[in-house]
Amino acid sequence: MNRQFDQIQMEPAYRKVAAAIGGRILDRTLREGDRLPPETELARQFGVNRSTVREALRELESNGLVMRRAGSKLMSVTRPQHFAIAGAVTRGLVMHDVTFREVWEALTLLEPPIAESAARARTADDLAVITAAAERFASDNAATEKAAHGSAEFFRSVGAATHNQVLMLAQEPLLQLLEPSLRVMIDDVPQARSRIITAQRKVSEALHARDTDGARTWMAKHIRDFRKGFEIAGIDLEHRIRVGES
Amino acid sequence: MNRQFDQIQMEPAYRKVAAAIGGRILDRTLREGDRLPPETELARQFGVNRSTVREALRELESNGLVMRRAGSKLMSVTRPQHFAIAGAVTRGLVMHDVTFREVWEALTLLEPPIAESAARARTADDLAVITAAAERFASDNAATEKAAHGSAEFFRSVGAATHNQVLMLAQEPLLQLLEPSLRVMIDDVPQARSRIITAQRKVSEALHARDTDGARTWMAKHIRDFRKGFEIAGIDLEHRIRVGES
DNA sequence: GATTGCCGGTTTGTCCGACAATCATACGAT
DNA sequence: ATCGTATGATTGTCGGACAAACCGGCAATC
Repeated sequence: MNRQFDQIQMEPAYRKVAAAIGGRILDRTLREGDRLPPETELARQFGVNRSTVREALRELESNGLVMRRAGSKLMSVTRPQHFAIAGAVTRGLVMHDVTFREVWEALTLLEPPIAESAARARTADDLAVITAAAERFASDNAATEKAAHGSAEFFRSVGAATHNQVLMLAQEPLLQLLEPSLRVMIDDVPQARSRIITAQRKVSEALHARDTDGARTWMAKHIRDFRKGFEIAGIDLEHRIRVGES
Repeated sequence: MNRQFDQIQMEPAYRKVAAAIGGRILDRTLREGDRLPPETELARQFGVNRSTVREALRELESNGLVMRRAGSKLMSVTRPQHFAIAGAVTRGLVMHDVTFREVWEALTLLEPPIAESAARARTADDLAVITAAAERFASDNAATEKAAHGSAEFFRSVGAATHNQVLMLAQEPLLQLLEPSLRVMIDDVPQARSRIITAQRKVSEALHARDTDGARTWMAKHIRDFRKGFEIAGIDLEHRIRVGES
């Protein structure tokens, strides 16, 4: 007799409306690209005020289920973009005081198998994208800003080669969290760039040769290098990651 | 001269307000548990109408950055709950027509290293939770509903033992997507339960002994078993996962 | 023929004012 | 000390309003 009654909770109308529309999107009654009726019409159909509909739309919008296509007024149904979803995850992790160590450890676990899987599933097109990303990093000696981004892009291109959306999406928040610390590291550790270039080349070659073992081990080495770089740069691994306003 | 001008984009006021409040939360000016001022006060401070503030609040709310504590009117700042964040990811993946195969493959890559890491990092408390989850699954021969949930709970408890929030959060969407198919599988494959029980026990024992290899390999076996189960149950691995309205 | 200017109808973004229901709190009665 | 009540604050929802932006079509112009 711990608790006799369940807590009774009222759901405000705006959430019911959001759930109703969201449900239709999830079950594909509303398909991607379909345009939602105007707000006044929705208000009429649901029998609520337009303000209520608008609150519901904001909820759907920030869930990425609907968005306004550029230069159009009507909301249209969209599949949430990977980047946006991962952004929410990233925010969540930041709020939970995630540390560099946790991110690095997750990369250690996740990236080598991803590389291995990519070695199996990659197509010629994937390979082109991957090598292009590696070459861009190698040739672009410009701002560290760009270098950090370029490194993350390499991981993304490898992830894409797995043709597995779940993996790509699992990987994305890690990359978003990695980038800021990478900026500091690349700046403070002179040999970082060349080591990254080497690792990227080795991984690319392994993927080219469909060498699963090579891809996995070089990727593992690549990630281990990051840690060394962090230590050399004097970045405290237990430090909480902050976000630098994007 | 591909494009001379960047697209100029207007940001509506409700999004600016949301960004302003959200920024304060992310940079910890507003801490968890802090209560937001009432809507009228926010409207006054930002110089906008209360309706506009409300739309902004809906956005923050569905991002999990603020919520109303039970039986309170004022919004308070919260860290997004893992389950909620993962829910958004799950929705996103469903919208992207993710297949059973992709989920299973991701589990294959992710779970064994998680088990290995758990074998290293687990505390006595973690172990208690894990074995409790395993025992609950073994003794609870009730509805398949519960069994599927119990299996997912086992993975969660192992994930928690890594003490790595990034891993837990990466794992969560997989479990949410796994559950529905697990329900079907456990129903249709008679030997599924006993095989799951065995695998859970073996993994638990390995974690107990801090046997990293054992934990990894048994977890890998556990996941491979799922695939066999799916095949026996005649579940098409390439089938898109749908969500059964929660 | 293609571009430009203009027009009316829609739709959104934002505002204002309003009210019932709920919550917080203090105060007084038992 | 517990309970009921009054009072004020706050939210959820409503109705109505208006400017700005978008859409489609049509006429005028080069």
